[in-house]
Amino acid sequence: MSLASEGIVQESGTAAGGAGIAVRQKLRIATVNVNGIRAAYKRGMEAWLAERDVDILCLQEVRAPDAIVRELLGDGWHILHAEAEAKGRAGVAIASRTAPVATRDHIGDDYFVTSGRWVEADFEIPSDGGTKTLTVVSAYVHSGQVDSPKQVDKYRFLDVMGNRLTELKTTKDYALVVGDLNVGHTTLDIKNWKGNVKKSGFLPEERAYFDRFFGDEHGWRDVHRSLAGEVAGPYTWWSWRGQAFDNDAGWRIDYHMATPELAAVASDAVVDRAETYDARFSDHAPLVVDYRF
Amino acid sequence: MSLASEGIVQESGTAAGGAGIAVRQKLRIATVNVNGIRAAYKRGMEAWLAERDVDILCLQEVRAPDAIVRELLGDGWHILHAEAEAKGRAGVAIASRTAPVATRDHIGDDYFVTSGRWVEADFEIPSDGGTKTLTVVSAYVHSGQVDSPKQVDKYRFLDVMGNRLTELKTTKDYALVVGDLNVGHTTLDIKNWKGNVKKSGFLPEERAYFDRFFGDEHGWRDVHRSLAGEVAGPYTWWSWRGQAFDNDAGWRIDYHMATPELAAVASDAVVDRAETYDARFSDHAPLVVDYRF
DNA sequence: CATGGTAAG
DNA sequence: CTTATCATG
Repeated sequence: MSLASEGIVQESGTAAGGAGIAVRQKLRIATVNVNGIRAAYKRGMEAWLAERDVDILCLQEVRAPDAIVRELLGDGWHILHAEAEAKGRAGVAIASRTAPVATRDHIGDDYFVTSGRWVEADFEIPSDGGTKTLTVVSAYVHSGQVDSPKQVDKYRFLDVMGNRLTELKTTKDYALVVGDLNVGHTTLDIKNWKGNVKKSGFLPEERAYFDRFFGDEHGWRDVHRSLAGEVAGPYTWWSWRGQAFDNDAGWRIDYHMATPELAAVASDAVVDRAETYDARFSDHAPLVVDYRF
Repeated sequence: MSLASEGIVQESGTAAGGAGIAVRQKLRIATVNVNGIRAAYKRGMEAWLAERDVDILCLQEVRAPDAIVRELLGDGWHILHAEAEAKGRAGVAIASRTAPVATRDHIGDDYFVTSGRWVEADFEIPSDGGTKTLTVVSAYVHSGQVDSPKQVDKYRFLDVMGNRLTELKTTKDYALVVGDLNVGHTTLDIKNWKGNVKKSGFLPEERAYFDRFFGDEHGWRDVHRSLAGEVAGPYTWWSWRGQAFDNDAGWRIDYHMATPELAAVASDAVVDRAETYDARFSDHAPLVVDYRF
């Protein structure tokens, strides 16, 4: 079934909102690195989700078998879950209130097939009487470590991701890549950026990928930055260590990357920093954006 | 320094207790498998120890590096600690208020040298103007599993232990072997013994070792059983699973094994089943006995 | 400083 | 069902 047929919220263009005069429909898309969905549920993720009325939920670091993910999320979701081959590691998912019309569970030809770091789901969006395709990706880039094989894998993944970004942008009506990309793009994205210029996550070579992704070469849009403006933060990840969270000594490494046509209909980007919710259920905060078609 | 010179509790034989007329001294010896001393301290072991006024504390399954054991127990103890070679595994210790005059950290020639399952400490006991030697052993027998190499190791350990029991009994004035011996001797020692006759811990072949240890062949005494009488229990271990503790579905696998001369001065054997204390800090309960010289 | 898997109990 | 360690984040 398509989004159009399964009850996407219809908003009216006027106050009265007469029946059938639907003008725009809102699609709320959230991404969050849950750092183990079992731990996240123990810490109150369910309450957050119940309150937030999300249409498409993108998860990273699920770190649980598929059966457990389905049991925890409960009924009412179409769940696409790419587990990592290594048990308890990585794992990305897209849970949607309506069924995707197509799905893909990896990028690249071979190396990243079982890494649990990339899933794609295509949704049908009603448009002027017809439909358009929205591709949503839940991505989890390697965390990296300077002078280690992890860093080599990270660059290799970013290379393959760049290729896929080009394909998505040229073949899909709307495309959105969300997730934990494990790189801060600019000095606005890390509270203590000066102390991290030689650390994986803020290396010049890593940041250059994002210059290309968000620059003329690829032409994607950084939705959260566009809506938040050129200010420091808001961050999406804080170390568990010390008082990083209380001091807001964070990193913005979770993104909504949208093609321009999609970015144009984005609004209300919010980092759910768990002050309005009961608990901090992960070291990452959810990043929630509404798209109106 | 010997016990005699470091302030063992002197008890008087009469109500008045005139100075210098010390008749008997009490030595309180406790054994407990702590199942990780760090976890035990988090669960309230310190409160138990503070309340119990123990002179010699024998520990099994310490499962922590020596520095941590010393930090947790704090000042005022002489600590003898045999770590296992494998980190976080086994480990036995004897903590005493007075210093031992000699110590040994294993049994056998080679195989069990780094297993962290046997420590011996010799203490001097004043006796008729002179001194006698009390050897205290903290022992941790393998837990075993039928048809596995663990069971082979368990029998091998019990064999070597039997040899050492003979040596101790013939060479020491008083000898006491305490600890988690991981075998229930008789049907009184396991609540559900019928369901466990084929399980490691209550195998006929294992029980036969204890028939010999406590029979004419070795001639040791089961202090706790002697004082408790021929009744079911009291048990010293309960599985964490289910309601085993609440239902008192336990095993008596922790012992005070004493040479006859020592057993003759034993009194007040108590299993600290954690109803009188704040918390159950281990799956084993401490077994505390007073010896009066 | 947290996650889950693991071996061991 | 709990322990500590491990690799990973």
